[in-house]
Amino acid sequence: MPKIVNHEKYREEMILGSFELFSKKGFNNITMREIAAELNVSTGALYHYFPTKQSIFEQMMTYIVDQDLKRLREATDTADSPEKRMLKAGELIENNKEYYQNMLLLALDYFRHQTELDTEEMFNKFAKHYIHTIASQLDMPEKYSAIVFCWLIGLVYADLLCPESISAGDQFEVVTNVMSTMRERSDKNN
Amino acid sequence: MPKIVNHEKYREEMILGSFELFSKKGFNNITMREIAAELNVSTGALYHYFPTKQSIFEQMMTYIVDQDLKRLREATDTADSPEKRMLKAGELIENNKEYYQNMLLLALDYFRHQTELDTEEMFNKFAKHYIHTIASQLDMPEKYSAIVFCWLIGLVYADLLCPESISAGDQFEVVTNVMSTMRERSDKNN
Amino acid sequence: MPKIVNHEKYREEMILGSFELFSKKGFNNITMREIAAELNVSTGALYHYFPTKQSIFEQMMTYIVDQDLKRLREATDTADSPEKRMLKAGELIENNKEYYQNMLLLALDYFRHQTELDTEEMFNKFAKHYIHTIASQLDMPEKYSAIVFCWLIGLVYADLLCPESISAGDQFEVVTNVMSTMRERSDKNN
Amino acid sequence: MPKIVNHEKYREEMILGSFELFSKKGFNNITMREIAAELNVSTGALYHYFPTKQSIFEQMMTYIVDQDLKRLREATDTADSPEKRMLKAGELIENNKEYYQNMLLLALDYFRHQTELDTEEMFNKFAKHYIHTIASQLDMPEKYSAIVFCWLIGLVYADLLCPESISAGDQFEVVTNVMSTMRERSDKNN
DNA sequence: TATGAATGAGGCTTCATTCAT
DNA sequence: AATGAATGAAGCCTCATTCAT
Repeated sequence: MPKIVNHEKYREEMILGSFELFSKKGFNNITMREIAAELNVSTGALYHYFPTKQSIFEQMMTYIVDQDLKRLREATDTADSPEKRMLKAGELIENNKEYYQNMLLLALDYFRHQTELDTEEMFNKFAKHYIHTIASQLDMPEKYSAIVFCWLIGLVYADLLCPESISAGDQFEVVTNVMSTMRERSDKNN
Repeated sequence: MPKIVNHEKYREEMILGSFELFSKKGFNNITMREIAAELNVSTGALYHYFPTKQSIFEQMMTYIVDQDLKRLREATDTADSPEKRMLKAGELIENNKEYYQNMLLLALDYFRHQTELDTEEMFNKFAKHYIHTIASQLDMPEKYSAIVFCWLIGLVYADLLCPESISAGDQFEVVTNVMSTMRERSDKNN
Repeated sequence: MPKIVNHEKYREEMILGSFELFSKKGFNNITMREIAAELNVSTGALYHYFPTKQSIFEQMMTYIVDQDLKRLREATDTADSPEKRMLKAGELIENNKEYYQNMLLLALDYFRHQTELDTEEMFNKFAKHYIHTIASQLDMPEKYSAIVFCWLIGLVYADLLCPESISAGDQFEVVTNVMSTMRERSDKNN
Repeated sequence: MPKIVNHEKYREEMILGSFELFSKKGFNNITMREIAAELNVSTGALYHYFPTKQSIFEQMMTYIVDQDLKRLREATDTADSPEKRMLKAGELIENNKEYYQNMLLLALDYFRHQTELDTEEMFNKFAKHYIHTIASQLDMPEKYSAIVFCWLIGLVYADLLCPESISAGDQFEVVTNVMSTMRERSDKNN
């Protein structure tokens, strides 16, 4: 019998391990030797599990997106008032700031390296799910939640590049207030 | 020193010419030969004007940011009601969508390649100027304009990766409405 | 020692199985994994039977040459007139054309990979046996059969690289005629 | 102005220099680094002149074959009696033995690496030219000269692998005799 | 100044071989 | 005996940079 290994599990571990590497340095700035070293395997072993560098990248992207959608779905189940949920979301993003920044970086890398046409499909699926979840969680039409979605992306982006100029806490507070105001007004009109 | 002028002008042209190249393909996916070819010079000539690839990239970034801030300042001078200005801004972004997407891509590349510490300073300066301009143009406190700034970034980002899921026009309309509502409410309270 | 028999037989089967692989692709163009796959064993098993790739190759060569000499010896026993035998030989080569072409290719590979000095000895032994057999079969001095030997090699070689330019059938016919002529003349002189 | 180089001439020199390397070791047994070292250039320079290893190989093949056909054509012009020409040819092959052995080795390499379909065409063209030249030089029908062609190939081949068993001189003598005999007989019959 | 030929470290990948099971 | 996961040197090729002209 061969050296006993849980092939699938090992692959997942490698994928996870490569996430930070890819996002921090970018697809082209990291070498297979570096990845292998970081994962404590030989380059040969890496190629035993993944046919190409591109393949590691793609599998990692798919895995990460899947995982994030799952997590989002779970967070959806906790009930509360929309305003509190919004602040909760703020906490979540704040606590996982680095993770979301990495995703942002990765997404652009992925975008630049796309060869197959279904890349856009993946991003769209992801975006729609997010927009939909925000809408239901914050009890607003998707027309509004799409704006929230974009704002969150921009927030994460700006917090990465120019954190000094941006106060995520302030922004969450203000947005929550605006939300309340809009809702009041909407109630009054009906 | 008549030559200097030409020299400087030549350098500017080269910097401009490299903008699209860098943003479209990314720092590491473009070669000096490609840049030289695009600019119709030899690699040797390129190295005559810029000591390294990194240097072209940095000078180009500085130049582009400076230029964009200048343009923004000019646009500032046209007066109108805040709501109309907001819609105007929407048009401007829509018309220069590709340009802003390129800037987004470049900014991340720049972020990843930063070696010197004043990179963040540059981004901060840029962000603050933007936030300030938006505030005065749309007649709102910077606490609010920072949110608008982030939203715009996210909008450009999302429009790049998943345009199907995002309608910039819709979002501008809704945001303008929210702005009006908030302003009305604010006026009533005072 | 019953196991030994199976072990040996297994090794022979492997050697046989690797013959086509090596000749068709060449020593360096085939991988141990390919060989293992073709033989339906694991690479580990392959290394259980042969210490190195080179070793498989060498053992295979020896085996194939031995086998061919044996076959030649058997063909020797069927008696006839020299001319008929010559035409018979032609048929034999024609029917096993691919086999002989493979041998040709292998021989060159072997030649290029020789590290030990007895390689030449093997080829010489083989050549001498061939020349001797042809001489006795075709009833001619070895001075002549050596020429026939070379011609046959060249024929197989040319038929591999430029079959369009070569008609093996024609050549056998002509050579047979020449043989007859020479024999007649020789008889007359004696 | 760039470093002044006669690009074409340099390329030819490199091609010539790679001839022995390729034939002696075989396409797959030689590395780009080895070739570069042998030619006293860097690997980068090699790639400045040839896009791939395969390309060096192919260009070299074409060049060598062209050159050899040219040389053959020139040798054609020296007149003599057929028998003397045959012996002369023997000398020529003997004097360039290594060269012809290299060609033989290369041809097989080329054959195994062929990807495009016109490889066979090249070999056929080469073979036909050879057969035709031999026919006219030795004053015999091509039916016969094809045999001589094959014999010469086999002779070079055998002289490479098992020189001890082969005496090229003897063979040339015998073949010349056979030729005379056949010619006499043919004259008598007419 | 300007050209582009030359350099060589380093990138991705392959594969003979070893080794834990 | 057998398996196939793991190793890592080495292969082909790229490209930022240097340098002769």
